[in-house]
Amino acid sequence: MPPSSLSTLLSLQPLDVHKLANRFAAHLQLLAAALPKASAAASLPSPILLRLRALHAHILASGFKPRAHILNRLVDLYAKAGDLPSARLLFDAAAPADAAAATSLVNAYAATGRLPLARRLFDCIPLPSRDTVFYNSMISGYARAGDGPLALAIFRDMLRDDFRPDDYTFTGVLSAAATIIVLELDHCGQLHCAVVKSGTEQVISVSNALIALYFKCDSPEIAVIAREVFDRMVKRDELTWTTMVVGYVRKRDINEARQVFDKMEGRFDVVWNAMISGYVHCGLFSEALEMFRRMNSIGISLDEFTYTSVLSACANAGLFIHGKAVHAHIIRSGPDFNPESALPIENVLVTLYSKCGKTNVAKRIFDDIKRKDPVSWNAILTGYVNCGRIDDALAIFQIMPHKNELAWMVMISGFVHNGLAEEGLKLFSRMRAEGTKPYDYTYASTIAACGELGTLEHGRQLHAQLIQFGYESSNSAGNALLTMYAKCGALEEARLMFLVMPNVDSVSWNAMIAALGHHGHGREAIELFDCMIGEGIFPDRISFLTVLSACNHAGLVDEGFRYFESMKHDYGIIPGEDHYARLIDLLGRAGRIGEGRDVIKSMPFEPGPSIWEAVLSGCRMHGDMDLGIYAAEQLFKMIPQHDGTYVLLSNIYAAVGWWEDVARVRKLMKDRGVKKEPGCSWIEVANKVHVFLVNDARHPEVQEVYKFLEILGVKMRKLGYVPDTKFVLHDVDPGKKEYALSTHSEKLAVGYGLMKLPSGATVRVLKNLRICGDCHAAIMFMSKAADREIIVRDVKRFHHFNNGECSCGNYW
DNA sequence: ATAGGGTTAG
Repeated sequence: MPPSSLSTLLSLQPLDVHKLANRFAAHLQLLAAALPKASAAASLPSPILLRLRALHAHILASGFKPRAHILNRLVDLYAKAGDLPSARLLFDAAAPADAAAATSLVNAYAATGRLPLARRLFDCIPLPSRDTVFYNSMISGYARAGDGPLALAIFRDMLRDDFRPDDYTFTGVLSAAATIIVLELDHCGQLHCAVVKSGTEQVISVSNALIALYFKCDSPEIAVIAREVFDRMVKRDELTWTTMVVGYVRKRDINEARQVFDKMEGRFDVVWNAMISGYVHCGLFSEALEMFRRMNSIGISLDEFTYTSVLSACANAGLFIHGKAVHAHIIRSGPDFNPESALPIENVLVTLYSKCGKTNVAKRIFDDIKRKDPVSWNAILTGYVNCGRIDDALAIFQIMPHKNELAWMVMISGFVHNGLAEEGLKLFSRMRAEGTKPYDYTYASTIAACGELGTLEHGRQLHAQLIQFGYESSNSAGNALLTMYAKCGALEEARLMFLVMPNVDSVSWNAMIAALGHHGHGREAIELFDCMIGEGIFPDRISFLTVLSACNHAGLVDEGFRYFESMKHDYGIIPGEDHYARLIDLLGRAGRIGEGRDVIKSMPFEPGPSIWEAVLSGCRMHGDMDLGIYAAEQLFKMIPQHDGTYVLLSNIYAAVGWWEDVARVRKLMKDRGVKKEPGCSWIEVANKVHVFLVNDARHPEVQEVYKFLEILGVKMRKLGYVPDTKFVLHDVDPGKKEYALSTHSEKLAVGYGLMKLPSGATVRVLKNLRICGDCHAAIMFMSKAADREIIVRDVKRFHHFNNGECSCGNYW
């Protein structure tokens, strides 16, 4: 007897109690059916709640005493309709407590994220009133909230209290277990056993959850086990297939995912979205876009997940025009996303626009996001960091409401990779002080900072910490350590890293080759390069840059030439401007700048700044004035603010004693506002600039240093060190007998301390600096009489030494 | 009365 409408019910006179009870029950049933399936209380249509209240009022007015099942129904409906206070009032009024009503309330609390409230209610219900479903609701509540351990605790309580778990229990328990971060294969196996024993394995939802669980496990053999579960299933639904696709995508096995995808029928939007995001994660952006086109042409509905993945594909593949087209399409077709589901799209748009260099557009989109989440903040932070706008990045970082691990990492690596290594280290300490856990990549950045600063001891401490965190097999951390040790002059430790790293990738090979090159083992470096090729590792453009540098350090000009040719012919890598620049640098250092000229002529493009810089530096070494000045002019045209040009040019002038021209260059710098502190390339003594080069034998002071270096070389070789490069004498003040030398290796510096200059002036190592392997850092040697400020040049900045104090506070 | 899948920041 279906009731026709609420009005007929309300018109009934309260004569027949049974009839009335039936009508009430039927109406409640009708309301329940009208509720949407998902218990998303917030978005429920209020008409249902209004009708419910009207009905309830009528029940009360009729003076009819409803029995327990009607009351429970009401509790359930109020809970589902989002009126939890009413539900709770009714529930509390009824005695004894009813398991079904309690279940409804627990579910409603859990659905609105109020897990503690749900739990308190759960604990209040005495054992005799409980049933399996009651436990199930608490388990699934925790599972949905992502709290695996608490869900499993309830499961254990349930077994202890002698309740039999059913298929719903296991579905909940398995999905709860899947939220546990460090998931052991054993753990999955135990749960699997329990499922088999309970005889619920053939329930589709249980098997689905089991497959998803196995795929979330870190163990390598899981794909096979998940597949076995899948194969044993008698019946599968579309979720089974989807779970398989999603699982393989998780494991980055995109081919297997695709095979499952191709086999399944009735593919709906979720699978397509999973495939697209899978392709994006594997870097196969064109396949991702192809999927997008296909699903579009078949008429699968595009939702916010689709758009998010596709936009991410465009952003990562550099397909900015395509990305903007998709953005335009979203605006045009104007699907009405609620703010919550629009958020990921807006987030990825921030990334898209900052990646294509439109950081200001990205910022505007970011500003327009109403409820920003950590992803939004990190997206704009990363955008600023990547375009080098560190000040803006820092401003964002400081006002961010919730700084998670990633935010710290991005800000730290932003500092380090923009020449602010010390700031990076400081921020790292702050992060640790606040108890935030670093990623392995955070360590990589911080360790790189130590490499830049040459603070070996600090680097070693970080190495120890990193092992405590269990990151010793991380590739990014390992590569960073290798590079850091090499830059700090600890070549043996770098070698050790290379040997013990479980996975050596091309970055590791390149880093090790570079390390050997920097330490003067050019031959060994190119042997290692050949070894890498022998191991079947395909050298990339960075590998060739590295090996060219190694040849450069060791003066292996012909070998360098050979690698350059081999890169083009054997590996089909088109040399970039950077490769040409290294080649020219190599020729220049060997005094073959004329050949460098020919190389420039053979280039398929116009020479850019890096080429002219290499030419200029080659000319400085060997005093080709005309070409050097021409190169400097080109550089001035291209990048007038580039301080290095001025230094190099003035070095050329100084090499031939044209002090007026040196002064002219300095004045030019001042006029053009070039910010460069007068460093060790020149020092004013009695208003006169003196810059000498070791190669320039015309000056008697230089001759003396030459002799010194010769003797030093012999001594060093006896000690087992190999002086690898030409020494550049930065500064000689004949009056005061002060000498500043730049060299490559920390160990060489130790050797220097043992020496006396031929003239009798003593040389003292004020500080055994750990210098950077890029060989730009300088070690200062000076006579005991020296008392004025000394400036040591570092890779990225200058350090001022005065009265034994260094401006950065790190070295002394 | 209770359950299972997909998206974004490096």
